Amino acid sequence: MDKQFKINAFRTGLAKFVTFEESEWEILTQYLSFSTLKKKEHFVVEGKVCDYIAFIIQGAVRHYHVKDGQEITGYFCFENELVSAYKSFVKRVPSTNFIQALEETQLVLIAYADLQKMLNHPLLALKMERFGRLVAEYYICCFEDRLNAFVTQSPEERYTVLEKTAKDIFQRVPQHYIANFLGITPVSLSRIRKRTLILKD
Amino acid sequence: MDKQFKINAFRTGLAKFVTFEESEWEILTQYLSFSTLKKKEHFVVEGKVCDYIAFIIQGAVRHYHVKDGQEITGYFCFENELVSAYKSFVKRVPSTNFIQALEETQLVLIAYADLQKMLNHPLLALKMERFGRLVAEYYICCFEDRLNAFVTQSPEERYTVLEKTAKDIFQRVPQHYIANFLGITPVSLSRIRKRTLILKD
DNA sequence: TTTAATCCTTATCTTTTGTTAACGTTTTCA
DNA sequence: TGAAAACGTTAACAAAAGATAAGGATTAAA
Repeated sequence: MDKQFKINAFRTGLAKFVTFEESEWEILTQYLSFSTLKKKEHFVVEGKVCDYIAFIIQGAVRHYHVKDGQEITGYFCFENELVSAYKSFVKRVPSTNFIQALEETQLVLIAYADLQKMLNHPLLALKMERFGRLVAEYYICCFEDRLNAFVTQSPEERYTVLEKTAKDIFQRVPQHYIANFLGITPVSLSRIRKRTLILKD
Repeated sequence: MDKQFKINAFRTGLAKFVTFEESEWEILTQYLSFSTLKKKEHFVVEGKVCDYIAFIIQGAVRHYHVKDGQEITGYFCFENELVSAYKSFVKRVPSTNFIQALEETQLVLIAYADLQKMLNHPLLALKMERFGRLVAEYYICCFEDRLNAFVTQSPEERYTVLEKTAKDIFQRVPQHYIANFLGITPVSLSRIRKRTLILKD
């Protein structure tokens, strides 16, 4: 997987937010860097300011907290998605969680400092501000849905919805991570699965 | 409370995102409108596209869903905050929830169509894109915290945190709304309060 | 001011979840 | 390849939450 392939995939992935002119793209690509995470390698660690936002070319990561010595997985990201510890990245404060590769993961990176340069670059500023706005709006919509699920649905309902809308996640992510993601314990998810399986007959 | 007072309060409230030059402000203020919601009046109703984003000069609102004929309150907004059904507003899709005034509420409004005009206005575009980005980033951070609370904390812990960080909300909002906000039933919140009260001795 | 509606608490009972531990299977890696 | 770690299920018990209903207090409205 060569660099040009990654750059092209990145450009395609950004198309749902903004499309860059050739001249703009030439500037932007100068600020990109690349990284490969091995399985279990960390992209973000607790206590450190997150300095990058990344686009996932290939692979998957999980966000997790450590509470009472236990890991609690709060979110997943897969290929063609952006990933960062947003609050840490945006506000320049230490991250409260880890982000770790679930598989070998290919990333295109934009450093915070470089993003600021682009936001101040006369030929790029407007497009980059729009890009940032649209990305943030996109995640607001995702988070709004996820928050609504916690407020209005039971764990079992959240599981059922996930099983319908993103079945493939169960083939790709250990079930006890998914349990945390749904706001419950692995044991409880196992019971819910048994319950709902019987109902399917 | 006259219009000029509201405009000034609005400007002050936006200062944490961007500060507008006089020339910019003159243009922007031409796109503002104003509204007063009586208690229980709706700012957004389910099924309709939300056409406004609003700044709360005075008052309070709640977001709620209707599920099985029951209202479930998911979020509150108070003075000096922005309020909208973001997903509906941004994506131009029907809102899945209601937003209703908890008290008489004074709003400064920006219509979606006018916001687009400003985003395309040569003298305003850059500043407005930035404004939009920073607002969206701000809410991402809020939502991230709230999501983490649902994943990593028990209902009792969420209550305890709220009681420590926003005690005043209990003086202002009916407790059964707060219960929903915490992801539990009013009966359960009442029990948690009793439990934690005893522990305080 | 009287009536109705809203709200919080409490009690009872049911259901669900959390906790801990055991077991067998699969995966990892030394 | 062989030992260790990771994973999912199940069981048993405790703790918490949901559902329903009743009672009393406060608030709103006719």
